Amino acid sequence: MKLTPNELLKLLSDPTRLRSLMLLMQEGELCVCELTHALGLIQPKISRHLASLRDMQIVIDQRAGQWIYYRINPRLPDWATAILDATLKGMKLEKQFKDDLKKLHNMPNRPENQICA
Amino acid sequence: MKLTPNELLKLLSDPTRLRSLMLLMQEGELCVCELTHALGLIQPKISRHLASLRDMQIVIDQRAGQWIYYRINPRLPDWATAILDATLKGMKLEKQFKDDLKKLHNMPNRPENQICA
DNA sequence: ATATAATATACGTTTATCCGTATATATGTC
DNA sequence: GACATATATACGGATAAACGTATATTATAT
Repeated sequence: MKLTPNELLKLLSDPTRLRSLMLLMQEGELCVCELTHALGLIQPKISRHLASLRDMQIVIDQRAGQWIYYRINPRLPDWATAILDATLKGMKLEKQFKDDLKKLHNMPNRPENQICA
Repeated sequence: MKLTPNELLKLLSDPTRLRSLMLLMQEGELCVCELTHALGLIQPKISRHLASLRDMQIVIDQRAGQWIYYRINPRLPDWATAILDATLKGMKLEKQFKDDLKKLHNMPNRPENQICA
């Protein structure tokens, strides 16, 4: 199962997937409800896009109780990581990305994510 | 007119645009008939996709007689150049990209492109 | 002026993608 | 077991992207 640049770029071309991935890049690990809150979108939409990212092994998931945490697959090919890094650099200039981050950090009742402890 | 990561990634998500851009990255400057030959696609398809890249200022064009040469816009933001560089690294591993390059170099009656001389 | 070659665009159709709603599954709580 | 919460998936409809064909435009050659 080999990832091609075209496949990765196609996944990055949708704004919901892009914003989700960039938050994961920035924050390391997030559950569906955190992404739903940060992006201000409905849950099935987030889940559907995360599923397509998971199917292509761009992200991996891990259950913790009732929550499912997603993060960037740490075993991506170098060129793919380089694309994601460069994309994050560009996204950091965007108002929407800054707003997404703010909304995430201001989220009430945020499930404390101590998985990696 | 500010380019966003989402806009660039959307343009990169189509295989025809991606292959064309990667050949331009590799070769510097190519006319429509060279791209048409290298990719093995019909001319209106190539022209249409180049037009969308030109509209977003990812590429710039320059007429030379009956030919119109395209190249990557040298004034792209740093993050965009970094995305393109990383993508090229990934594409160099793909058989199709190697084949595209071969077909380009084996093209008969290739218009000699001495614009930059 | 006509003919040929390179490129661009317009038009209608097909195809792919995305969406919201409804529902299913899994976990945790009482 | 009954209920609440988090997440996933199925389905049909809407939207957007890409397509092939036909045609227009621009340059070159005779």
